[in-house]
Amino acid sequence: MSQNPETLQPPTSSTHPSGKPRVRFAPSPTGYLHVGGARTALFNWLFARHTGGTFILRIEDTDLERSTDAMVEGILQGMRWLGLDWDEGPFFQTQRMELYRQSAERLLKSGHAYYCFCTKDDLETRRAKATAEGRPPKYDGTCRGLTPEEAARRRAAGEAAAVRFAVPESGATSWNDAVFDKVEFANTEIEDFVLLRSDGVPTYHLSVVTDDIDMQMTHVIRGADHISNTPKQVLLYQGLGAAMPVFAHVPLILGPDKTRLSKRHGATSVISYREEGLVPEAFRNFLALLGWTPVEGSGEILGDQQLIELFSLEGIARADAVFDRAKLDWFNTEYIRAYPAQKLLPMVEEEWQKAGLEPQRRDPTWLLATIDLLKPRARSLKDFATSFRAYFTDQFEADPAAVAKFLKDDAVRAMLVELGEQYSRQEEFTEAETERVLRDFAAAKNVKAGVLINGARVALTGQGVAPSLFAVMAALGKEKTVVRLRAAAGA
RNA sequence: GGCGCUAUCGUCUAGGGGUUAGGACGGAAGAUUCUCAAUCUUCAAACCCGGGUUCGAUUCCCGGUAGCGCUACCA
Repeated sequence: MSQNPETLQPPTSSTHPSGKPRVRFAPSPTGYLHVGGARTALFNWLFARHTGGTFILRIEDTDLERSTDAMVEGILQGMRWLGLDWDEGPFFQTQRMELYRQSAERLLKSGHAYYCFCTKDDLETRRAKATAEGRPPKYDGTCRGLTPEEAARRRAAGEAAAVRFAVPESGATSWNDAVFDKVEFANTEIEDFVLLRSDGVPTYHLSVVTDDIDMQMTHVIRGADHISNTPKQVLLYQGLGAAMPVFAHVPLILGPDKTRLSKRHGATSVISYREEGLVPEAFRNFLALLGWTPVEGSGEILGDQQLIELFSLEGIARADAVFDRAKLDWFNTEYIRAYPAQKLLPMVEEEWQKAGLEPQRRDPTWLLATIDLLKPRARSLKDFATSFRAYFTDQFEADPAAVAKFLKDDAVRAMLVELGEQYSRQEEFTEAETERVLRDFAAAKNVKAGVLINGARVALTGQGVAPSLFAVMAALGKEKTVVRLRAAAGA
């Protein structure tokens, strides 16, 4: 009682006997992998990869009602898309139930826990009463004073009992957080939380701590929403006589309205970003910089290797961060632009496949060159199957706005048809030649070359925005150029 | 309500007892005239408030305010 709380703190084990850290990502399959979870996973992964440690995936499915196999699959899918490969697991808590019961047993034996016979209804009415009377709604300790004999008798009589942790009635519980420094809670603020439900299923705190001990975690990197849970878990480490890991709580990700990111804010599932044509590495880069800054300033475009190299817990911020979609899109354009066509090709092909687009030319040299031509203007991988369609297939529709802007004039359309005829007689179809022909033609017709160029761009690509027209012609080739120019008559 | 955490441009952030408070995204303006979602140039934009400590606080301390988190036999 009179002891300094500090001395009650179990020793911290920031290194495994192997000398290498062990960290985990432990999602609950009650929903898809969301942005916040993904960032937590990313930080753990970066930390493990930076330190040469081990990254473990553990599925916390002890909420039998809400956990589903579909969500497990969804989470795994999200992890794979993000490229966050794990070294051990996935472990499922539902397959480790015996272990949790054993630690509950130990806690019971050592007097750190007791049986509680209060029913859910009892608790609810008492909680409601307490709240109404302005008292804190924590467990009132009804069963805490029961003698072991009494408890045993009632259990033998068939009464259902949960197991609760007996929180010290005085003192304080604290830990040194790697992000928030020292955090301390008065023990009187912590209620006697449930370890084992009356049906024998463990609750979160018991299973987490038991697993983290059993799996020899050295660092627990998780969302700051767990800060208030941590004293309970510290108490559990003490009760179990185990060394504590280093806790690192990461600030939360907020929506643009500064409330916790949720479905209300649109896409929160990681997988929806794949569907939107995001490059995984761009997404990682963006996520990594939400709440973390490299200690050595080094720009913001940080690929996986640089992220791994630079990552450290010291750079984690304490304030919550707002998810900024515009910046995410910027990262995406930067990555698409910087990637060699060779690297982009499989991703682009995936988009084609999803869009049911069958490219009409398949020779790799041409494909690669065309991707290189287009990628500086791409914002999303999706663009290759949408606004860039016309480069790869004849099945495309012109953007009405572009037509209205550049192709509405009958005279221009007639001239484009005529120009097409000229090109059809053209032997040499290079960028320089096609440009010379167009400019000569414009001069002969006494119109500005730009008018023809803009019109031709829409006729050829269906878009008002495209690379240099003559590069487009070269990519399309003479035949398609001529056909589409002739078709301008009916545009 | 209680407890905990946090507070620098709109957003992500750097910085730190004396600075023109830096960068990035986004925004605005201009250049380019072969379009722009490309490129280049330029601009606007912040230390939550009040006390205290100090020669001097955006920085350190205290209080307030605000936001967020937790407050389950959810995780």
